[in-house]
Amino acid sequence: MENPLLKNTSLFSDIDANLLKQFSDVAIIHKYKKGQTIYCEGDSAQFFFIIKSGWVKIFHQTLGGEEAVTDILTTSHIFGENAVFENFIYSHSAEAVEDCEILALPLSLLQTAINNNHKIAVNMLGAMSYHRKKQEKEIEHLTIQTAPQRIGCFLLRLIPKGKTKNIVINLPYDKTLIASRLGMKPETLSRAIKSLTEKTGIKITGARVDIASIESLSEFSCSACSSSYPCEDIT
Amino acid sequence: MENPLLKNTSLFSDIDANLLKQFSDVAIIHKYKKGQTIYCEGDSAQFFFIIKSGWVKIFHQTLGGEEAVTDILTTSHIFGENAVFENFIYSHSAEAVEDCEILALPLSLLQTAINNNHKIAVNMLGAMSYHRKKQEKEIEHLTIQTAPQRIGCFLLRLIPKGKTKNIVINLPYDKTLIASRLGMKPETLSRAIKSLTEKTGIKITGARVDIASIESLSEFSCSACSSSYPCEDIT
DNA sequence: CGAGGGTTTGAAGTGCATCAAATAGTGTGG
DNA sequence: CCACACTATTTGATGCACTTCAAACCCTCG
Repeated sequence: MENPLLKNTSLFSDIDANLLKQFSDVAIIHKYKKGQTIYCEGDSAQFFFIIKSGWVKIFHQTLGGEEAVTDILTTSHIFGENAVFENFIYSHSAEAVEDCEILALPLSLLQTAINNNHKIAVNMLGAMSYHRKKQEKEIEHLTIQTAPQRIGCFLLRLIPKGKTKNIVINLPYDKTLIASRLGMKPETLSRAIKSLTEKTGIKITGARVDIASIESLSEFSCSACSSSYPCEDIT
Repeated sequence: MENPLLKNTSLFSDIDANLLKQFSDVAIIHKYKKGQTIYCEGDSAQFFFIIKSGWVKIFHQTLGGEEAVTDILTTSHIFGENAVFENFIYSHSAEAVEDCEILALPLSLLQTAINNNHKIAVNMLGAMSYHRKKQEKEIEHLTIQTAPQRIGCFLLRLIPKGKTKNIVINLPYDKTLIASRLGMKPETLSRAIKSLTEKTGIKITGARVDIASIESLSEFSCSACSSSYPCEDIT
């Protein structure tokens, strides 16, 4: 029954049916309410997760209560799997930012699979490499983009592939969360959006974003980046 | 002849001698002068590298000439290997920041090894995971640490394990480079060092750093971080 | 000694954060 | 369907951190 979700996860693509069954047999669907913690950094780890629906925030937290959001994930994304390499201790915290359905799978099974099944190991490598590239972009953005540029870049990555004119997109989650995702305060986000609309001709009303033409937006946002639009498949 | 260097690289640990020989047979030592480019982001990639001596800067560059340094590596570190998963195109630039001896190994051989040798794939996974954790810390630091805290954190990670009192360390490369490594300008580094010395009682004269006691330094630096000293094995 | 890069210092500007308050939006119970 | 409570978002005023530009200083090395 869970097969479709598993199958569509890159980690399990082209895996022999037998092994796939092992996973789906023990998979448990967890439901999380908005704001609920899935696990905390430092917790002993027994499961890794695949998101069926909803959004999940990955972050670090300081003693002072400050948060550094490193990623926000949705359907078919995997998280927590890294604990396999970290002595079964989660190296970050995860929280549902809206009601979620999440598949929990035992890490021990993943560990065995990685050690014994070459295809899984190779798939995992692909996933890790993807993640690494994404993180590297993240660091680049934090280092050299201004707040309005980071927003522009974020919007560009929400545009469906191929579209170039009269684009309408909906912000995927609330602005407070977008702000922390982009490493800024909500107030700064609000002001930076204003500045962005003035400089690039886009319109943002509530959660709706209108981009008449990508050009001026990408010119403004990507000038401070090592790659230009389209910024590859990094979401 | 190159065996010692290869053997000590985690990627090749516990690899069967035959495969190891395949690598060492085709390894070429390259020498780079200070400031010399090793490869550029976007270049077609034929080799990955292991550093024998010297320091290498990994970075992204914008059209405007701005640089985002994502890592600085030295002896026995690997770089460029990621291109195996990126269609054999380097996803960042690399430059020698001082005279270097670097082992170049063909990516094609690595690709074959990963696809056919399970142990290599698993080792690679370990390396990627380590890297991922390191990057995650990086993002956290950029997001929530102040400049003086980032310097303090950087210094703490230079302290040899186990040492706690009367520590003397030498800065590994020049301050301009440290600054870009920490995502700030040289002037800011200079001023932030001053503020750090005042607040934590450490002394920095030229490249020499004196830390009488780790305590006040780690208290000051790690208070804005999700983990406290010792910040694990992240270098 | 003198040239040139690395480093520090000073003065002024910019961007983002903070604190406080107003406004818009959303969901609830009546 | 409205009034209320609560949260999200915006706006304004002010402060701090880091940058920028410019100049001085320092160190090394020919």
